[in-house]
Amino acid sequence: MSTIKDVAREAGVSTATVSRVMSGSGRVSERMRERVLAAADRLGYRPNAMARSLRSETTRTLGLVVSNVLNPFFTAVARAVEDAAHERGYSLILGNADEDPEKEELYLNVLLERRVDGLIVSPARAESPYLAEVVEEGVPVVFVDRHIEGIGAPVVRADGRRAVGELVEYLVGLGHRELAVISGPPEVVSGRERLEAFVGAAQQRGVPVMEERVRVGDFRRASGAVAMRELLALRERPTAVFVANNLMALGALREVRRAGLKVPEDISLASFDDVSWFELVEPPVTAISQPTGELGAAAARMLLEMVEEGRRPRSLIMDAELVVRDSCGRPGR
Amino acid sequence: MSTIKDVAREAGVSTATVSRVMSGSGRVSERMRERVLAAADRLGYRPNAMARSLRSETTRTLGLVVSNVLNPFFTAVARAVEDAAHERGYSLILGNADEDPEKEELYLNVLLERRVDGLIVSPARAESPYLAEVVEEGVPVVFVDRHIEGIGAPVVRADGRRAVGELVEYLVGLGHRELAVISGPPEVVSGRERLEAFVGAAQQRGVPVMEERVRVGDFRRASGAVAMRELLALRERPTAVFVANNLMALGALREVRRAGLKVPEDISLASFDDVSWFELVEPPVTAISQPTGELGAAAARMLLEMVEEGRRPRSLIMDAELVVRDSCGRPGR
DNA sequence: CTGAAAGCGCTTACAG
DNA sequence: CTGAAAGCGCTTACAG
Repeated sequence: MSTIKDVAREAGVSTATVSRVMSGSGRVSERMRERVLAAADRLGYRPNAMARSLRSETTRTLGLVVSNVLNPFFTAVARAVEDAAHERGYSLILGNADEDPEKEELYLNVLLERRVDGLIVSPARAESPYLAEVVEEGVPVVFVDRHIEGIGAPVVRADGRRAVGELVEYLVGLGHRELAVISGPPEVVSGRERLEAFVGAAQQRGVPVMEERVRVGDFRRASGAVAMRELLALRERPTAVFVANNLMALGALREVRRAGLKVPEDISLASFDDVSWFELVEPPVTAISQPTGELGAAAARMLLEMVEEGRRPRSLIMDAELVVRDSCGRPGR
Repeated sequence: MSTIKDVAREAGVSTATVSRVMSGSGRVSERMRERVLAAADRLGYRPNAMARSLRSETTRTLGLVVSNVLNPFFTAVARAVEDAAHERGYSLILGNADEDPEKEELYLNVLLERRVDGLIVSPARAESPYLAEVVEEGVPVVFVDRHIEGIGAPVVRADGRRAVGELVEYLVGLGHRELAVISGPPEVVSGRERLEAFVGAAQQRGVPVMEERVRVGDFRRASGAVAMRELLALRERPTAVFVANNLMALGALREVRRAGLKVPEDISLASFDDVSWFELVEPPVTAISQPTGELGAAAARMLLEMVEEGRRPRSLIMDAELVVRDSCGRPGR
């Protein structure tokens, strides 16, 4: 692989000139430019980004650590972040924490050792001394979807509380009194928020959720299935279940089917996180929809603002929306 | 951010010793080790990966360029590659070409400038002079899912031809004579292969696919919807449609529903690429399933073999499997 | 086992 | 506009 020296020799100029041509910075005569470009082309020169970054102290790279790539919510966010980054000439390194705080820390470390210019994180837990330190050090960080209280980094997320309240109202309106929830981990902000919003709204409307009808999953598919199995085994089976994300809803839906039951005749179900196939399922699934693309794009925009202008933008809380389809009906019994 | 020099000073040793301790290579006395570690810890030292790579000429990083992150097939592959890489101490930079050859080239270039140790690519098109050059230069490359003929890099993929043949047999057995296909781009190997396998098998069984019933999509959702709309508008509507990937199947299924038609009563449908929600749709979708996890893991394994041992492993072709569910029935008319 | 020093491939003041 | 040279933060033969 040829280096800047080879190009300089081939073109009969100094490495400084080659550098100026390649980076497009600094004044270079048209004649030199052409000579350098021709030489670089002849040699198949590809600048070494690491050498460049080492010297210039910037990598034009952003890091994104996502809780779970298999979750379509996060792939959509990642996609949006990537687009926004690309548009501004940044590339994106994606890390998948897989809902595991240790893996998350490992990835953060890898990204930081690579000296990414900034970091977008959707933390696996509600606490992270490591992340706190990183922000403390001055690394530009923005949280997306989930955040950690007490860490001074802006957040971009959808607040689902209003929509969850609306869902509860809708369910109660249909006649449901026996509510259940398959929650995400309470150690995760979004997990706790959705759980509390649901339980709180139910309480407020006079249909408190019995403790045994609150099942805690881990936002992954299998846990949704397990939780649903347990709910179906209850002596007093709930008439409606709220599932806190799309992956768990997939598991739960499967479990209902496996038990030979029907939605919504035997049990109503609604999910947080709308995904494209929800409308194809029979019956189409009622869900709370988040503006995924906007979340990702806003996170990228905010991070670049921090990186390039040294500003600290304000957090951005968007709204989520209840999309009523056919998976909730009147309770049968 | 502190450097190796700061740590050396703090510990009262040379930078060489710090380097040896941090990298775990070379003999260092226990006493030194502890002093260095303590100093590094006190300073919150984080080695600069770029400086390290610049010197050591290895990044312990792999690049993966995928045709479309929004396709669950590829996220599953990416996930498997990442796991395998991680296990061996490598990290992964993911690039999303978005089925666009230009974006693909841009990403390859970014990864190469970052001097990744090797590359896994699922190319957007059947040709790529750029990739040919890269392989020529000696960069370790393995193709996954799709490959480019004439480029001397090993491939890991599932050959769907047998399963597609089986599907045709199954459809013909159900009584279908009016077959249609929503194909991927013929410029993409997997697109062409699936199309040819389907058309060929149909021909062989005496039920040739009429030309107007061959619709070419781009493997993305919207194109599946458009193609299905066209098929449904045909004077002689087909009785069964084979869709060449899951994203287009999603679009096609939606379109059938929007037209107020029922699967399989009005039209039968089968898809390439099994995805988790296919069994939840009404009716559950008959599909051809690929061993996604194995594909990704094998690709990573092979690439590491090339990177670490300088060997050139043989291509690996796995089998795909027809999973019969309920989306194909006897033709009604 | 430990250190002094060269060098990886760039960029960037500093001169001219 | 152009070049010589220093230096980014590491690693790695080479001595001792």
